[in-house]
Amino acid sequence: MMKIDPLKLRQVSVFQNATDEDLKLIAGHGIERSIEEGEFFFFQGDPADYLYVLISGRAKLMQNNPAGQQVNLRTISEWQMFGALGAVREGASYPASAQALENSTALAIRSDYLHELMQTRPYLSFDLMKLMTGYIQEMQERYRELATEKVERRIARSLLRLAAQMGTKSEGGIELTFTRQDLAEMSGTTLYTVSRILSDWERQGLVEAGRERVLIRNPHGVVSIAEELHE
Amino acid sequence: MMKIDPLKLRQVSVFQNATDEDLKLIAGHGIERSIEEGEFFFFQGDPADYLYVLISGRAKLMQNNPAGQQVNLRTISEWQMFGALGAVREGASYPASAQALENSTALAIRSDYLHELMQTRPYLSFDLMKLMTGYIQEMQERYRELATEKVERRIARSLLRLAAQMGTKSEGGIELTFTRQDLAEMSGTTLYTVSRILSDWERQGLVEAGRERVLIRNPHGVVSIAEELHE
DNA sequence: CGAACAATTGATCCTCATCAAACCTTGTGG
DNA sequence: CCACAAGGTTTGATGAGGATCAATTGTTCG
Repeated sequence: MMKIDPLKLRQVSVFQNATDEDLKLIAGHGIERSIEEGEFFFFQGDPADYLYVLISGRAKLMQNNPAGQQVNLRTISEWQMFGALGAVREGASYPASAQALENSTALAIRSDYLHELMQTRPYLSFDLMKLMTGYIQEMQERYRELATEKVERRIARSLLRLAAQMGTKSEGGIELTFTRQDLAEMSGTTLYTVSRILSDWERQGLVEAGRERVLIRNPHGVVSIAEELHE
Repeated sequence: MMKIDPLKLRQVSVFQNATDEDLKLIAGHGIERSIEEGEFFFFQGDPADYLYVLISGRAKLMQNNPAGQQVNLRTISEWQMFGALGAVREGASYPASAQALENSTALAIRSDYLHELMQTRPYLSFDLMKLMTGYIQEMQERYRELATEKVERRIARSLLRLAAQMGTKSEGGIELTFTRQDLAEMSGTTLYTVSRILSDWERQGLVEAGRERVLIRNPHGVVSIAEELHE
């Protein structure tokens, strides 16, 4: 196990204002955990004793209902923090599960340790709060979308959110990697509907679809589906 | 305009750990705003210069999409804080609108003033964070519900949430006050569907419905609709 | 009493979920 | 290197769950 460079933690939005010493402290107290594709960092309902910073790989946060159906809350890419709720509410349990989408490594930090740090470092609470307000806003928006918009538009939005978060620009467009099922869980629909709509878009030349892969050929066109009042 | 008793602010969850002096400071810097039923404290998109504490009345936080359809994010009752986002992100605008459901009074506090207070009073950031994690969890749950559960169950949940938040116990059950439209916006459906389902429940003796009013006769029965795997 | 607003109920339609079957792609092991 | 297995994807057929529209019936209040 190779220790990560503490200063790299500055890329984590919550740590952007931390001193070098703090970063070293945090890195020093962290434990690296590597897991394979498909495995879980934690499950919904587990006691939230650790929070994580993804160092390499990709993961998703998801929630499932009693019947087992699931929804994707967000996708986690490198240097993003997840599972931070425990640092604020002691004794809480994770409200969602975190599953690796590829072989991944994360730095696990004890929730109570960060909790303790926050007592004397106001900037930490503050930056964590900024992150949280962002999540609240995003969830509120997605909630509204789900309640009021039709599927096609929701899929377009999910696609754009993904593109902004983890798309890689190649010639020809923006490249994304995920299954129809993933996209369905992000948009609150089924993989069948996603497949049909992507096929549609492909016929219109908006995207190019493949196995676990979508190339957005015409981002502007997708945006217009996502935003337009559209008749 | 009568000034409120500063010590009453202790009922606000974010202020629960504040000193008496702090409460006086906060109350002293606040402005009381009274508005009538149907009016707005603020609109989605306005600059978030103030945060509010509802002193009397009832209000709702709602968001609307470009086409004008709206969803209810939450209902606000006395001594709850709302519009607090601006204290964290400077220059932000409200992501939702706040409308009074009855004639209401709120204490308006400048966002940057609370922002300043938080710099030197860690407990404030901390308690605000607790509030936020609560919202995040609630929104995540509601999002999942909307994505995976059927209408009837969602309506049952909304009803129970309302009951917990603002129901008044009377003999015969729990009394609630709102329109079908309100409940529809809370559950992500239409007033027609809410009406039909309430009628159903009334036939089964679960509730008693009236104009802008529902009496939950058999809370347990409603819970079983909300929770049960139900065939 | 009448106007305004809330609620009910029926009829109809449309969007999507669901089910089923076949197809494609990728990786594995003989 | 081919064959096969496993998992992802596509597409069609069908149907259910609600949205929408329209008309009527309460209810409240000035």
